[in-house]
Amino acid sequence: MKIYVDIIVDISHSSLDRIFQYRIPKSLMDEIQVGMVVNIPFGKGNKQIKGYVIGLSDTTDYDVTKIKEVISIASDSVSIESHLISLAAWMKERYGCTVRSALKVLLPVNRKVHEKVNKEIIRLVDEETLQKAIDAWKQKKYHGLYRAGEYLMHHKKVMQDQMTKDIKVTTAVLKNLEKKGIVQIKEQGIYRNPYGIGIKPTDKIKANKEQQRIINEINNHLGEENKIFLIHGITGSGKTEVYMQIIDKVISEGKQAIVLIPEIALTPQTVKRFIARFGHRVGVMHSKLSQGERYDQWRRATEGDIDIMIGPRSAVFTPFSRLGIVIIDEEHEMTYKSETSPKYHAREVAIQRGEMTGATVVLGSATPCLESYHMAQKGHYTLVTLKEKAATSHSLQVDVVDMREELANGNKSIFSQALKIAIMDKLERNEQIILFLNRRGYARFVSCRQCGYVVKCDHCDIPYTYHATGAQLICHYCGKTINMVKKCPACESKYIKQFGIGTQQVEDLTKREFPQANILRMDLDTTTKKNSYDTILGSFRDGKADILIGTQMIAKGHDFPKVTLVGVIAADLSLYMSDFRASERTFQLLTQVTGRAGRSILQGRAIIQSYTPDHYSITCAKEQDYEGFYEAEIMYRQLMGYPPFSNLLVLLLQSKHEKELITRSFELARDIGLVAPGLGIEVIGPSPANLSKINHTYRRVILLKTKDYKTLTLFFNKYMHRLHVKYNDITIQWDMNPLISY
DNA sequence: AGCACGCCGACT
DNA sequence: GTCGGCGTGCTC
Repeated sequence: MKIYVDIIVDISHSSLDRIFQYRIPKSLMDEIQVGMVVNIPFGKGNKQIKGYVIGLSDTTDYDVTKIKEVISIASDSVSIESHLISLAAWMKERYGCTVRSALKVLLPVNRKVHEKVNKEIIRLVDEETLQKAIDAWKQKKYHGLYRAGEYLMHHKKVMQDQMTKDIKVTTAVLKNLEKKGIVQIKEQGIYRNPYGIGIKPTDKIKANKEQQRIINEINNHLGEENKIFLIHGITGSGKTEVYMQIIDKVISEGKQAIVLIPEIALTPQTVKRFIARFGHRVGVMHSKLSQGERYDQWRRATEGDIDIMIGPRSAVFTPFSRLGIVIIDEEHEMTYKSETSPKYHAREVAIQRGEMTGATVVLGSATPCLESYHMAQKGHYTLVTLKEKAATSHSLQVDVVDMREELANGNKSIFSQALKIAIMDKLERNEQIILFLNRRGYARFVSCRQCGYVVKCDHCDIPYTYHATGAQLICHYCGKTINMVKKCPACESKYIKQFGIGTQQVEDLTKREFPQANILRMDLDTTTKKNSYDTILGSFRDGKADILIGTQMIAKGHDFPKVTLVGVIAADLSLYMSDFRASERTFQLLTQVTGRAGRSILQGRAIIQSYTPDHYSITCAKEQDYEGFYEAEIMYRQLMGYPPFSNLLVLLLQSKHEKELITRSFELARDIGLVAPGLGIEVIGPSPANLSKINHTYRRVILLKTKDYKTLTLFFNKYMHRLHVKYNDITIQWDMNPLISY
């Protein structure tokens, strides 16, 4: 029986930013719900204030005699805050986080701290009058008033927090001054708006037929319940224009729009285009904004000063009270899933907000995430397709080079003959080249250079991961371990080894092979410094280098009009990471990176080097055939029971003590195994994590797999919660449907 | 934040 | 004694 409510009080102060519990009166027992706003007595004077219900419980740790009762439900105020708090409650259920951590993301700005900052002290009296008062206070030894008076002699106007900090007076003193009529305490509301300056406004572009068809279709269904669209539009088909014209309609109906983009730094053009079109009605969220700037954006949104918010995943929480649409551009991007707790996915949150508010959700991508496309195939989302290129960009010729043949022909270099010749050719013509190597992830796979065979676990169809310690091959899905093979199990060649080439090595080899070329490298190692990202991109675009070598960082966003050749050094690198999404990632990456060569008025060319040129990720990328890729991949997923045909919950166990961790993780897996199968949950593992040891901390994972997501959350909320109490020197983290492998 | 409590010095 | 100022601690 839930007889207590967990409440966050509506008082703006950080020291009150925690849970208070109240008793539920019998009369409200059936009515009270999470997300509601209630009236409660608070403090010594039992002052009646508002509180947000964030949870219900049957027990309390607090002194029962001191718990007060809820007065009533403040039903009239269905505020945006109450909506966001129900959203936080939903996140708790869905991701197994605490409501408090969800609220922290929802209200990222400590609104409490900032409201205090916004109070301004203004002196009302002249210096002569003040001096007289000061003399009197000095005589009476009123230290606080005296200090404040002296301070105000040379400060006509000052922010409250500044003043209290400077002379160590409490607000009681300031209030006293206000009562005496010496100062006025004024709420301040200055917005720091760092955007929209110096950008020329642009008009609507006339949409082409195909764009217009989609705009009409979506506009006709705006406001319908649970309406989710998936726009599958190839690169350059003008998705942004479609978004903007839909937003036009949304705004004309008095509603508001959220536009999510993977990362501001990668898509500055998109942001600029929105500002140019919608001007000061656009707010921009940005990870590099200061706390204050972030707060201003947040407040502009609550107060209805803006109609559109554009930003990364956290912008999905924009507190619009008349939300009409959420658009997620490049919806397949991994950045939409938070890597820290709460590990929410912005797409899922957007859909949930849509359900709660009736807002339409529009997903857009050239290479939709498999789960999304599957939802569209099943009719849960409405699929619309953009196949025409809007701009005047030329076609792209993609070739695949079989690196096994290169080896057979005696070429042991990382460059195939075809790529070498193409690079030489472009260098002579003074055109630019991008060389791409996806070096992401730490694990390496083991492959035969003669026949292309990749050593995989026979239980999971996942490539083994090479562990240097002890030269072992370990499957990160089930934990099976074998010794490193000495020769290829398929063709008995001794040219079998772990692959682990990085961009740095590519840079060295390129310099050696093409000494005349100017080379830039862009990856995590070269972009740690502030602005180095823009510097590298800028100088490459200005033609200060011939070749840009990089990781997936260079695959997205930017246009390089002079690039006519893209070389993919080893397409297989991302194909055989220990992750069932490897094929999808590879296809997406190849599509994106080869697309960089298709933005020029000159004929573009891409060369993909691969040891497995017949893999559908590579052949479909060559043909630029998403549907073909989808058909092949979805069959594989179904066969193996991977998402979208199942849901996964990863339990990550970490400890400094390896032995303890191993015994405990087996124990835990066994315990779960006693209950889970009865609910249709499969338990896999424990096995060493992909990163099995970081900073002296050992990591193991247990995987729970089930068809129905609800079973997973139900099980989780009932059973898993008690976990951290159980083992004290082991921390347990979990991730619902992770996008990364642990 | 905002309230009560209690200590401190000044003043009737 | 009493009164105002003001630092401190607490709020289910």
